[in-house]
Amino acid sequence: MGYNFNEIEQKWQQRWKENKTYRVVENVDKKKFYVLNMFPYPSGAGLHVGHPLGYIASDIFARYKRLQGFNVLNPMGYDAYGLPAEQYAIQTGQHPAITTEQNINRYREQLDKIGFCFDWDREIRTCDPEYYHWTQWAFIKMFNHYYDNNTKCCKPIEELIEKLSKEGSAGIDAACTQEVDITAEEWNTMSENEQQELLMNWRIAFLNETMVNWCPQLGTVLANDEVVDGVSERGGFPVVQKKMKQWCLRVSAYAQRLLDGLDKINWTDSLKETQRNWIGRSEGTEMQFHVKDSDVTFTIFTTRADTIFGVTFMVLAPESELVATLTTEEQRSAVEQYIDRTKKRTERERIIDRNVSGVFTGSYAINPITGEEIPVWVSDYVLSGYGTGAIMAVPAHDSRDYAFAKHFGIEIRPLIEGCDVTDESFDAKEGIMTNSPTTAFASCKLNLNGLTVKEAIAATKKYVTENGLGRVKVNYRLRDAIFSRQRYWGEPFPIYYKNGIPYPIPEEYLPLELPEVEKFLPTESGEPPLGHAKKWAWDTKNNCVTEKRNIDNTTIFPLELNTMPGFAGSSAYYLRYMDPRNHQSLVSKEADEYWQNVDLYVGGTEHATGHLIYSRFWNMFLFDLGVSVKEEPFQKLVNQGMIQGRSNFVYRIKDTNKFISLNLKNNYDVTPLHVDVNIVSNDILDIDAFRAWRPEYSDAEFILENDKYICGWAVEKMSKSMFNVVNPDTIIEKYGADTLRLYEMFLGPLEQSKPWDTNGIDGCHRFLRKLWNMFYDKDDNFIVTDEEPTKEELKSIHKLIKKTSEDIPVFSYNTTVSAFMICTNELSTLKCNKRSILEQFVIVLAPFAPHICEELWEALGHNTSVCDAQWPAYNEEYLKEDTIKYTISFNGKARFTMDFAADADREYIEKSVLDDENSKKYIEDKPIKKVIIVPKKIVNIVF
RNA sequence: GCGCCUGUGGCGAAAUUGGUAGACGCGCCAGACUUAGGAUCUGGUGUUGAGAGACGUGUAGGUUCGAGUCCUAUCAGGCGCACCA
Repeated sequence: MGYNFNEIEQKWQQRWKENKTYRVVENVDKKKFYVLNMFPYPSGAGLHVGHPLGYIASDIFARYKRLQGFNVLNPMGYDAYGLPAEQYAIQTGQHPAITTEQNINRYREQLDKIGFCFDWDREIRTCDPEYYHWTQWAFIKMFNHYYDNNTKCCKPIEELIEKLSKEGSAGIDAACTQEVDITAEEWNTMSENEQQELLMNWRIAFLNETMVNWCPQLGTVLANDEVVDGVSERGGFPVVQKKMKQWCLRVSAYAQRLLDGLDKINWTDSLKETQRNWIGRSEGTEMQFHVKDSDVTFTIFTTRADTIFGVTFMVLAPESELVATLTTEEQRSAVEQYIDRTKKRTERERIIDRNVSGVFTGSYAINPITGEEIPVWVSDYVLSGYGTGAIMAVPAHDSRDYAFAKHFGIEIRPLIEGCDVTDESFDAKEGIMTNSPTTAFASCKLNLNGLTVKEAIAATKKYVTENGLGRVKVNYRLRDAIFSRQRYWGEPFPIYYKNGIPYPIPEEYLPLELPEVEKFLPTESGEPPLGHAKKWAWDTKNNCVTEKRNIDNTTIFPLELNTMPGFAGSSAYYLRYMDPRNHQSLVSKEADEYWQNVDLYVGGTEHATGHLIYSRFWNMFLFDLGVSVKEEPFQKLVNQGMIQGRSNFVYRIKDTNKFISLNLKNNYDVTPLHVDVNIVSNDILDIDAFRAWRPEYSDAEFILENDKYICGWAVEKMSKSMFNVVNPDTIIEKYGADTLRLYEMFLGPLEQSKPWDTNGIDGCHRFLRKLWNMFYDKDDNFIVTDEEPTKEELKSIHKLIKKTSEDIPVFSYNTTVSAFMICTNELSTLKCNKRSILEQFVIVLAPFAPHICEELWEALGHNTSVCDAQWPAYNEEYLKEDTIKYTISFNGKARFTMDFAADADREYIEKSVLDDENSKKYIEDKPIKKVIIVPKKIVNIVF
């Protein structure tokens, strides 16, 4: 009979479920530990072998922490809103809720088979009204707050209203869409509508007319991180720029805090770097330029204020509002033509076509320092969304400006000693400044000659600030998140419109549930799918949803038709897990104070600039409100690598139905064909299964080598079309979940991407069988005895305890698995069947292979779960060696070894080595310079 | 272009503050046991050489008694950002 993994695993999964072994409750007497996985989007394809990698890793950690006496929260749920379910609904009419439910059930079934210690009582789904209640609630809070730059904290919008009514915009330093300058009087005389529109300028969740990434095929806008290379991340459809009124979240207000927070958390440097890149802080100077013969001024942003004397033209972004004001009559048609052309191009075309283009506006700006007249151009190499949408161009020291100047024949004026700008610009921020126009312009009192670039920047900044020409400014690349999606399957906005002005529905009437619709497509008039909903109006009198035909715009108003994007539901889910069934609040104060934040977060790098920015922002906002006690939600983050597919090939001889084995194929003209990896084992094809795989292969013939058909292989993405998708269920059936868990960890370092390759799985399975055989003999007799363990046995087990205790905390799981194998080999060589040894082995193995450990734990006579055991401590005494092998080296070259007693002192060792016959051979009569003794390792004699 | 990471046997990979490579597993070779099997067990396995030995961590230098590990340059692969002023 032996190790019957199927029976054992079913038995224990059943018991865990019945006994709620993994239920966790807050307990202030116990230290907490919060482990979290990025929750999955339940796709129709089910799990493949790559998905559980991170779950297994975190499961091991959670179990380890539990054995150490921590109260471990390890929840799981589903990111259930998303495009695939909706696309499927559009095609088939099947309600996304139904397909989502089916997919979730399938996921759950697969997850259960792997034996995770999730507390399923805390399961959440983002599409559950109980859950999105709090997504909507947070949105309303964002709508009702603004970000105060002075206190670096969000404040209720009422405080802003009060300031505006008392002192106007003068006393306000707040994150905003546009700088506004109004007096209290002006504010107070504004109509309600005007005031509401103006407040959008500061709200953290606000409505704004912006250029968005519009994807016509998906019929929705997308966030910047959902667009890759100018096409949609999902589906790969083209994306165009379009101006639309959209809900946005003022993420940019938190840019500096998002940047600073990175220093406080334990993430990999590369991930932090990616986020720093995405936030894109850049320190520079804003300068005002007057337009010649006009009272118009405009502002530019530069990081190279020192190059002010090298400005030979200005450039405006085509989308800039200044273009219209600065364009002269003569240039109007040319400019309009140019802008028209730019508008028509998609983001992708703009990326691909980097030819220099632009047009002169006809206007001149005045250099604020020299008084020089500078032509103002329009070009699409300047972006409207960054800085002020206008630049001062310094062709000598910026490659883009250089290309533009060369193309249009504009002067290039070098400012750094010895730089050569005949073929390219000198972009480096180094060198000594020269060519400051000390005499040419009478008004100029700034002289940068002789300064380094760094000094020159500082000097110019100082000059500009002191003379009121501009100010020092920090810019961020991070843009506000566009928060509207023209889709059905997402959280509805708790917003209704009165006179075209949005108002939140009162918090106590949340959640605003997603209505039923007939069709999931946009309406004929181009409204989002919610336009089809009959019952989609807000009754302000009775505070309830009512039919659209009742809209009277006095007490009953239309509701928002857009829904929230995917990241809405995933931005605060970790808080909800702390207290998932709370009807009064997102999370109770007690639960939040107990669990604090996530101690270990495991997930893929693909969320580096999306989810991980948004949820940090979201959490900081909730922190400001006092809802979350920690500013950073995820203390430690581990990125598991991707598991790639390992495809197998068969080689068909052209125009035949004959297949030739890998190493014989060179003499034939063959076509490699993907073959389902599930009918290949160790690259050997199961010929019968192949014949049965597809009808056209039923009479296939084979040319074998050594009576086997050997397949070729390649590492590719795991996908259905390459027939390399491996379902964990298949592996579990054949080897058991414990083997799968061990093998996934044994595959290599957790963070590294690696191909799935079952060639080594037998080794892991064999290890478990060897372990089993230490407990049971061939006839299934339990052979464990109560004898006292020997010194060697103790040493072996304590070595293992030490290794696991040190390696698990640093996620060095692959070496931990090796340590298990080594220890098993040692113990079985020693024929060890001592209870006290095996008991400790079972405990330290339990996080990796929980099922077999439960079974063996029970066999050892325990009637509690191995989860409630105590992680053993190792004793250094047992690890001590009696004798220690020293390597004897001469001038660094190792020659031979000598054994010494463990407590031998340096003097004795040195003397013994020098007196040794072998040593004398190498030393001969050479004078010895010194003898280096590395404790327990090396004696090196230098001469 | 900028930033980050990685290069070690036939393969996946180990290797404390620099301490004298290749743990563990796969594969391969040999042997044992077998009512032949893709089972189990034992031993071997970096390259080269009969051998002592020599050579070996992408390449070339450097620091050191000693370098996979540190420094400089360079090549290759991967990831992120990318007209960000």
